[in-house]
Amino acid sequence: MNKPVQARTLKTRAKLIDAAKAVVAESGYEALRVEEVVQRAGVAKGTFFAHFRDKDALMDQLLGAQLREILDDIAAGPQPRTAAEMVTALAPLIAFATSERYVFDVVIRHSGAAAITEIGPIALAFEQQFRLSLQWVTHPDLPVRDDIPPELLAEGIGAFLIQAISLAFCALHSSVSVEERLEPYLRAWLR
Amino acid sequence: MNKPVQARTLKTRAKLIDAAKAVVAESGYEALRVEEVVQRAGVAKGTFFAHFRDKDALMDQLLGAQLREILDDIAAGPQPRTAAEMVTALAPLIAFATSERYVFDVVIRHSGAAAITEIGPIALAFEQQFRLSLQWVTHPDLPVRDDIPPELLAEGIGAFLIQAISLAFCALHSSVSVEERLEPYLRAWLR
DNA sequence: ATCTAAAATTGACCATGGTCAGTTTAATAG
DNA sequence: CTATTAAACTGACCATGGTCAATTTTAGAT
Repeated sequence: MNKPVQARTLKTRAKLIDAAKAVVAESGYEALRVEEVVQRAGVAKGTFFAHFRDKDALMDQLLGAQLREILDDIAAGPQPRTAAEMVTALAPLIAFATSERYVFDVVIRHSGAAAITEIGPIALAFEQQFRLSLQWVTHPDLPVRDDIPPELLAEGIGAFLIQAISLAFCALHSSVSVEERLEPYLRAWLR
Repeated sequence: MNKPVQARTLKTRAKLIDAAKAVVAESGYEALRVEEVVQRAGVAKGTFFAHFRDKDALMDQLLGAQLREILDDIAAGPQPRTAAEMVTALAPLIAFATSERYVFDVVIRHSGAAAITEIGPIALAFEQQFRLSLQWVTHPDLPVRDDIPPELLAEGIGAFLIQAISLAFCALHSSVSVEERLEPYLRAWLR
């Protein structure tokens, strides 16, 4: 039933991930080149693609892990009691998602799982974000409208978050910060 | 002040666009190859990139034109009087945006203008969609909440539209159609 | 220890988007 | 008509993601 995975495999995979993280730390996500990663990891190019379906799959791992960390931090923080506090709590997530245009593109591309059997880290992070929003919205300290199911409310928060972030990359709407844009959305949505 | 654009230029550009449209008609957007386009247009590869910054810029033109047509059609239709009617009116837009995963990706990537001086067709289509929503929302036949500015209401419609479409590509949420998902969002948002 | 099959790895090779120095064509001046 | 200059065009070349038949390594059986 289980696949017999060799220790060698895990080691190679770790070398690739470590090399990739080093490249990202030095030059950012967009500048990452597969060739650079495999050279640092000391493996052949083909090995990379034996471990990751494509370059995007590596990005899924890297970005998903980062998102997970950020969300864990947010979840460990206090329960927001207003829309404004919710925006403040989400600030680290917004900062990361807007740090590079490329990051946002990749995140969007992986936000939905392509298939049930292969839910990637980024898709999981979106689920985590949804659950966190759901938790916030059902907490008594945050007064919200009660005429719609909390699940819908939580999904809406996600929709406005994406909207606010994507407008950050738009020259037409760059006069206000993402946070300033998100807050009125959430206030109106949560009523 | 004006740039002296030669008739030859327009002709070459038209040949490229026509060739691209033919390829898309035959095989879809994702299958489009620059090499194929230039061969059909009878020009060299370099010429393509003298006319379009990159392949994405061509896609911006093609998809933007298509979106504009669809939005013009929708605008020519009747004023929706309920959230359900609004979803019905938006159906052609949804159908196009979900026709290919690649289409959605490109549209998202161009949804915001990268710079004030170069607002592409897709960004314009988003503006058009916003204005149409604004028109709908300020029409007396559609009863909506009046505690928030109509501009915010219109932007929210856009946010939920994107959310519903992006969930269409998500295996985790594929049990319901985009329209079925969008309607409760809009009902709740418009109150 | 040796054999064997499966897993892991390799690197030459391919596909495709994108670049640019050099060439051709068109517009304008004299 | 010819010279001059700027615009348009060309295609060889590059950059980079991705493939795959061949090779090496590992785990397990005898």
